[in-house]
Amino acid sequence: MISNGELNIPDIPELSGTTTQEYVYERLRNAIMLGAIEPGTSLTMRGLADCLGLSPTPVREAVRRLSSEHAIQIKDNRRMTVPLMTLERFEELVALRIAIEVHTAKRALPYMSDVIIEKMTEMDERMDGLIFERDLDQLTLLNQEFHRTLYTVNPAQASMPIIESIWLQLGPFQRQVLTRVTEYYEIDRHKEILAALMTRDAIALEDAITNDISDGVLRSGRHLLAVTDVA
Amino acid sequence: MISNGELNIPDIPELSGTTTQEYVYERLRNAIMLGAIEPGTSLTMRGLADCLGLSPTPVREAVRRLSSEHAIQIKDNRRMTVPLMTLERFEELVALRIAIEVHTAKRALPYMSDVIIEKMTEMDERMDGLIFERDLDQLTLLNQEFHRTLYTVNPAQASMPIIESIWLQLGPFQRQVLTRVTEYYEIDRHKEILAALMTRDAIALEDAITNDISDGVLRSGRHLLAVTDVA
DNA sequence: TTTGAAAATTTGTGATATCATTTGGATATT
DNA sequence: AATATCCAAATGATATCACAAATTTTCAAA
Repeated sequence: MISNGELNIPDIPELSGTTTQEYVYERLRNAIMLGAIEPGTSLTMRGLADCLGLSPTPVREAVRRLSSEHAIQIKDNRRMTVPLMTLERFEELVALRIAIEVHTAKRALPYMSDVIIEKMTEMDERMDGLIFERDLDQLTLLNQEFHRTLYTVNPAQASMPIIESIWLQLGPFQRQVLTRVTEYYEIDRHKEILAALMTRDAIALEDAITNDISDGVLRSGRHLLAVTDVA
Repeated sequence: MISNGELNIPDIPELSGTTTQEYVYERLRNAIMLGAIEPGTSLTMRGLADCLGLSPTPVREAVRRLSSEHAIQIKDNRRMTVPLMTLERFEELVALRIAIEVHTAKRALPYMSDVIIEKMTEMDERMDGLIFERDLDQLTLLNQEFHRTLYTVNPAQASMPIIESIWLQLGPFQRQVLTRVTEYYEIDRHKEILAALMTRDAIALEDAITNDISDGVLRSGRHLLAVTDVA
């Protein structure tokens, strides 16, 4: 009798010491980010609850949080979906990503240390390996980790949650791009970012971040959206 | 037996056709934004539910959403509060506000029309009246309406929810500033914003927005935080 | 008066029950 | 065959219930 029979939500390690609601939130968030829930699919509270083997209560709270972050769209009445991407929304989100991430990177620069640069360099090398193996899930997560490490060296920073929220909105679509476009990670802008960090060069950092985001998603995303109307 | 006996949450018109959860969300949000809930006060789910005459369920969902937006802080165990402001967090939030609002204003500029400018001019005049009457609540709301009108002329814009979230985080503290600082709205930067819009001058708009936010909160906020440690 | 431990109360969380609304399909009508 | 209508099943929303964890209160000992 379960309606969402074909729904496949990847399991994640159950974080001990937290609530069920938190676990559902993380798991759904992960599923959306990695594109495991096809945008446009109808979701129901009870369907999700059945699918996860839980009561509707914690599911409802998690879904509400995700809809607050625009990761799930609650239609006029009843039904919910992961929102489809449009060309206009895509352009806005990417431009916003650039604006906020450049701003945050610049504010992080004074707190940058050689230890952190070393850590980020290691991540970049690990990513080269993942590109070779074409492990898209791990690549996405490590790419985020790379950026997150940079932005959070500023201990008072307040923009990380906002950046995460934009990543989440771009996530499902970006995943569709990744699976369709092969030459995606050809140009490695992370090396440019690292170089700018080493020389503590704010202007170069701004360019590197902008290029990283533009080359990474923007071009391929535009192309995909130009061909298929919505994706 | 009600614990939060002294809690005073201003009523708002009950939006018909929506859920109880949505009503609680809007009402708590409004209370936080207008500083009706003193930052640092302990809140409980059941206390709020009793206070509003509702069951804990819809209150829980509303509070969860607000905590997702960092308007309510859920402590390690049990208790919740509206977070206190620190100088560092304040500087970060204001800088972020400037970055995002300047970005959004620039993206709105191509969609600007004389009709909208006329509407914003009217708002500005109404604000002059409110300054004279010292009606801080209405002034805050109308000031937000003024900015919101500007940013949302871009129909595809994706940053408004983020801006609202930052306003919400600054709201309780800004209210404390307003009640302590008298000469607050002395310099009217809105006229500058309107002038920049009329001439479609992106550079002037950037300056005007930056000055509006800086003069508005930044200076007074810094002063208050420099005197009292936390507020 | 201060301190500390145990009991009593309060609280957060999640499951269940209930009710109005909506959906989806079966049947009837054109 | 296409369309309209009605009814059963499913769904969302909220209140209530149950339980464990944590807090507060009580009260005796120092």
